[in-house]
Parts: sequence; C-alpha cells; structure tokens
Amino acid sequence: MTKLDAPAPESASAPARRGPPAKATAQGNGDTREGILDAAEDLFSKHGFYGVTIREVAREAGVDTALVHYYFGAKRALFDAVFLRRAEVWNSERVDAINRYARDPGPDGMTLEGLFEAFLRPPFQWSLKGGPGWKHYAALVAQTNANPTFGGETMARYFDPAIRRLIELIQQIMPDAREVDLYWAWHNMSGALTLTLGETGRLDRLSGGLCRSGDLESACDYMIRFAAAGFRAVCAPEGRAG
Amino acid sequence: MTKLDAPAPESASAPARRGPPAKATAQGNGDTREGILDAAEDLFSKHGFYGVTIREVAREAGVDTALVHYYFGAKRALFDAVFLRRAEVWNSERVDAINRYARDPGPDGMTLEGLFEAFLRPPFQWSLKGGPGWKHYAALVAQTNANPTFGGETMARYFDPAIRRLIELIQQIMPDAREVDLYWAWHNMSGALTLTLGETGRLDRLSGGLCRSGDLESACDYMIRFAAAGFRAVCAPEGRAG
DNA sequence: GTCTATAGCTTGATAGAC
DNA sequence: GTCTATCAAGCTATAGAC
Repeated sequence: MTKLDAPAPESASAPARRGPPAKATAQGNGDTREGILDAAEDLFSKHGFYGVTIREVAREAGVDTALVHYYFGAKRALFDAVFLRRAEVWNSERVDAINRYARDPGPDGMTLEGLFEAFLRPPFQWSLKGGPGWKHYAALVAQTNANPTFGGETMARYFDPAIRRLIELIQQIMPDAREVDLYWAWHNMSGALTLTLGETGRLDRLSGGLCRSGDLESACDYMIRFAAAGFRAVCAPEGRAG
Repeated sequence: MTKLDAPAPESASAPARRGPPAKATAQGNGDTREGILDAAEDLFSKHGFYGVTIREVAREAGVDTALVHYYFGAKRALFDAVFLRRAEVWNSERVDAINRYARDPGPDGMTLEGLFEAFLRPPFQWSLKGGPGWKHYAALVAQTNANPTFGGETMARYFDPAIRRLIELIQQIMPDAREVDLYWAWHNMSGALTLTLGETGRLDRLSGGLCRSGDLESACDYMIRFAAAGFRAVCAPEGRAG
C-alpha cells in the first residue's frame, strides 16, 4: 500500500531539498529547469503521475535523469512543481476578469452569461493560444480535478478561492439562490469544464466527426449558454430570480 | 515511450491467453476469479492503471500474484476484464429504461426531464445500492472517460451506442435541434456525470461540507434539472422547440 | 551544472512442483 | 488451481567525478 498512498505534497514548512535552487537563479540555467518542467507537464498530462518515469521526462527534456533529481528532488516534488508553475497566473487571471466584469458589466448589468464568459474564456484562450505548454497544463488540471488522490491541497489552495469569488458574484445576480444549490450547479459546470479541457477526443468519435474536441472556441460558447441555463433552472426555480 | 503507449486492448480475434479459462468454468472456482476482479476494480478506480501493481491486486484479493496471471495473463488484460465485466449490464439497463420511457412516457408525452431521469437514475442507483463493486466501477468509468489513453475502444463499443440512442430520443422531443448542438450539449452533461460518479470529494471541501459528493440522490436530481435546461438553451434557442 | 555509474529495490511475468 | 521460487528488466534516487 505504501506506494499507492499519495506521496506527501509540497508542505509549507518542508526543507524540500538539499542544496540546488528551488527556482531559476540569475546565473543558473533557467532554461534547463523550464525544459524539464515542460517535458514533465506534457507527459504527466497524458499518462498521469504513475504512468510517467523520470527517465522519460529526462529523455524528452534532453537531459540526464540525475539532473531532474538535482532540480526537483523526488518525483512527487516534480509533479507539484509542474502543477504550481501555472496555477497562480491561471486563477488570478480569471478572478481579475470577473472582478473587472463586476465593476463594469455594461448597461444591462451583470448576467450569468457575461460572468461565465469572463470566467471561462481565459483558460480556453490560454489552451488555444498560449502554446503547447498551456494546453498540456489544462489537460493536467482536468485530470487532477477528477482524481481524488492528487493535488487535493494544491487544487484547494489555488482553485477554490477563484470559484468562491465566482459564486459570490453569482449571488449578486441571483440573491435569492440557496447556497447549496449554487454549489451543486457549479459542480455540474465544473464537470463540463474539466472534460472539455482534457480534450480526450471522445466527442469526436461519438459524433462521427461532427464535433471536434479541439474546437475550444465552440466548446466555450456552448458551455456558457448551457451552464447559465442550468444555473437558472437549479438556483432560481419558479422565476424567483435571474 | 514504449511503456507509455497504450498497451493493445483486448482484440476481437486475439488468442489472449495460454490455457486457463477466460471465464469461470463449471468446476473451476469462479470465486477466485471474481475476487481478483473485485480487488483490481477497487484499486484501479482509486489509483489508475499505472498506479496499481499486480502484487497489490493479489494481496487485496488474498491470492498469489501468479494466480492473477494465470487467470488474466497480462496486466492490461486484467484491466480490460474489469472494465468489461459490468459494461454491458450498465448500458443495457439504461437503454432499456429510456426505451421503456419512450414507449410509455405518461399523459404529457416525453420530456427532457423524464428522459434524463430514466437515463441517469440507473447508474446512480447501482453506485448507491449495488454494493461497493458498483461504486468502484462507476469511479473507474468516470476516470476512464476522462482519459484519452485508456478504454478508447471499449468505451466506444459499449457506451457510445447507449448515448446515440439517448440522442435519438432527444431528437423526438426537439425535432428542430441541430445535431451538432445535441452532441455539444451531451458533452456538457457527460462531463457533469463523469465528475459526479468519481465522487472525488472536491465539492465537499469547496462547499465547506454543505454538499456531499456521496449524496448521489441529490446529485442526480440536480443534474437532471441542470442538463434539461442546458439542452433547451443550446439546442432550442428562441423557443424553436422543447 | 552536468554527467557517469550504480546502489537498492520493485516491477511484470514465468517455470515448475504439487 | 494454487503455490514457491525466481528472472530479467525497469524503477527512483544518490554518490561522486568533472
């Protein structure tokens, strides 16, 4: 069982490593570190933590296995480093977007569609236009969110505050909504978001090519309309609000 | 890369194994075989294919590792056997349910809510009351659906026909809906279903205990209302139908 | 910083006694 | 059918030269 238990995630007060730099230093070769993270991000997103070996990461990064340990220590620390690298920008950007929208929603005031547009578009845009790293990261987040073992603390620390802020703003639009309904509605939306960002290709096959998993522009448009209607149905029955 | 490539799934024309029984034989001890499948199902659903070792499966099943290979051959074949065991009953039951509903929808005719109730309730009920094996299986399906590498062929073979039948019946309710819209709407609903059946516990933490992942009765109720409204918004804009 | 070399262990799978 | 015993290969991680 030992191996299957989730290895201890990066702890706040951990010594973490022996001597090497936790981040790229001024004189040090930051490219090597970033290259290892890129390779690990790619592989972890496709095969999961246990489906990737340090050797494969090293090979894809074009470095030696010892170097991976030199920079990141244990394998789990490498995973956490991958996950953390983009977590903050990912979430701060969409929180900024909904806060901007709340400040200046336009003449008609805030709508669920407008709010979701602000909240969802950034991750979709990163995935589409941020380069392959961001696409891999999106898939990694999707996979991690669907897995109870990994990233529990990290997901909660970085992602939950963003979601809570979103729900606060939804409450401004639907002041009579019950909180429990809001969370369940979010859960439905979150599942859709997760599956979409994974780009598994299942929809392509199911639809006989009619839909493409990679068409994230469409996916985002559909999700906004689908979720807004879903929230209204679940949180504002009998025309209470919304 | 070799290890990471998806091992060949159970092929239709494969010899598969050397001598041992592919299924429980009359005189053979079917309990052992089933016990191995139960253990593997549990572990795979929690840690994924690469996160589980044959030794752990054997230990949890209370048998020797050699016996696992005796019954199932390679590790991937064991995974496929786990996945296949409940796939047919899982899907045939929900297809039967929607077909029954389509034949006798009640006085008001078919509704999206009624159809989704018929389609969604069976897997939720299995997960709630079918014993731990069914709960593990639900989580395994959820995880597999979200992963591009595994179960591609198996998922398509057993699950896609059921979904296509569901979409056919939705088309009877919303005859003017465009097919592409129906598939994208399904995709949103599928993501919610997947995340819910995984019971990851993320929602419990996010909501501060207000919602419980294990409360599948509520989860199903919410999903039906959320998805029905979502389908209408996406597939029947401007009150075309539905 | 980057490498070679290797320790120390675990893995999937098999051979063969019973 | 079930076990013991074992193999070859692969793994993470480290020590130490440069």
